[in-house]
Amino acid sequence: MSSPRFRIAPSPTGYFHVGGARTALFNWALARQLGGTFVLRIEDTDTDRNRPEWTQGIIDALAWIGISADDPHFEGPYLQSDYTQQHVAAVQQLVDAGKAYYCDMTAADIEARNKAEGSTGYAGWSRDRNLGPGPDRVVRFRVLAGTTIVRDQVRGDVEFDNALIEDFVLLRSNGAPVFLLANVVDDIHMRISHVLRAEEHLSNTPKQQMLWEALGTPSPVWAHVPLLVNEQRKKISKRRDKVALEQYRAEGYLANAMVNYLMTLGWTPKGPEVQPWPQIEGDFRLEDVHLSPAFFDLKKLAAFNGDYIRMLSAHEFLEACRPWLLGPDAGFPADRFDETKFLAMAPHIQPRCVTLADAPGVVDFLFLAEPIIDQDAWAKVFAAPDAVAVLREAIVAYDAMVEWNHEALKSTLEAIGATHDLKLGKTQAPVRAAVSGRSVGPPLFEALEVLGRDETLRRMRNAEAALA
RNA sequence: GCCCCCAUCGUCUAGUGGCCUAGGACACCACCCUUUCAAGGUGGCGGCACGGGUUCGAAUCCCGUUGGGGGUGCCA
Repeated sequence: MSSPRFRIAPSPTGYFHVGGARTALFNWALARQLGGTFVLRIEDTDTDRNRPEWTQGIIDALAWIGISADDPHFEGPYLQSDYTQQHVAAVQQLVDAGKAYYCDMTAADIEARNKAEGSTGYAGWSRDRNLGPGPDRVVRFRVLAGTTIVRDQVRGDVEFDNALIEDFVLLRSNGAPVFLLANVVDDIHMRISHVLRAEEHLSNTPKQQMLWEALGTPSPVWAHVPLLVNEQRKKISKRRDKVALEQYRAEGYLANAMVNYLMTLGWTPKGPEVQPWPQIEGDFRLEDVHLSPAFFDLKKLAAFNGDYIRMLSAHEFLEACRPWLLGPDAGFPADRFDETKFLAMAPHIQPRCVTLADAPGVVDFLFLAEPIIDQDAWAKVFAAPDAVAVLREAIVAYDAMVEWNHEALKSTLEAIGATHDLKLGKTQAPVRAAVSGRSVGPPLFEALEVLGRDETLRRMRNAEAALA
């Protein structure tokens, strides 16, 4: 038996959808695990909506989540529009075999006839009229009586009564094949063995299965995975929801976190849900895929992201954050950024970030020429009875310190606090406000060590002067 | 309307007839730790939609109801 061939068939009509990413990941895991192939086919036949530039966007998005076009399991991308001849030929084959026929009824004709007969839908009215090709004529598939059983690897056998499926259009009156047909013909030509896609396609699967059979090929293994839904329990869509993978990337989500989270939607890893991809790839089984829709929960995604950020080494964290650190929204000039200082602070920054975009804001005061004063925090801190006195004494003591390191900075301030009967929590507040302009931030003494004696004292003296 | 799918804490889920007084994770709350804020630790809150069966025994099997979703195009 030849190796399995999977595929995803996105249309280039916008940014790559997280739901599409999840489906791609499921296919990818199986293709790699089983030594099979993952085919990317761009379904670009809707000329009104598709835009060529989105194709590269899809490839980039896939690469981001680890589905690399350089991997030997990857094949494509193919463009559906390159195969129009084959689609048309397949339709002709069906017409020649009497499995499809021409019909000249327009939507208005159909509506009128239904109105007259009190019926709905299209009841195969042109089946036996033996119409040939001609302007404004479509080709419809002749749906045979009986039942069609879709053997789905996730849902089991699903039975459809053919009588309820009307003779659907294969070729539009303008000569263009419809999605259903093109999709099947391409799958056949690309020797796809497993069609794993979202559940929204389940209802149309009997039509596709009939097409596979009519075209003389046994249908593939079907597998319909549950939909991703929003808080309203409707499938997430571009219109209503934040679905662009690229957007999450731009907001500072880690690819590994996104991948891991996506894999928990519709499937459960063995053991802890935070799992490295190789483990997931090895454990993933179609039989274990769930049946009910999953809510795409931003809060849970954020939790995964925080976990993955904390797992990064300092250097990895720096590299991951670089675009935000040196970008226009960093909050400080790029030329004032100092890698060494950032690296030293990294272990203290990581647990304070949900996304990579949070990083600059945690340490911006280290790279700013002057701290930005949060007036409310400042007022509150220096309203405390001994705050100003502590600041003054700290300036003197810090100026006299021999070794400038966080242990010494801490014990020195602790000693000052003791003379005022203050705990360290209270004692550090004025120093933090003076140096960072805020009342919250990363551990103070570590930050002061990194900031350096001169700059620390300069800021403390400035604050003292401002308070005078 | 018709067809199809689905149904365990707010959410993601474990659970495949007795191990379930239903387990975990996120969120939330409390406490601990503590140098602020986080992170971390401990604990708490909270669920088998409903009604019938089947069975010695049902979250687990069957039927129905209800609820939710998807499909039903000369969109993909």
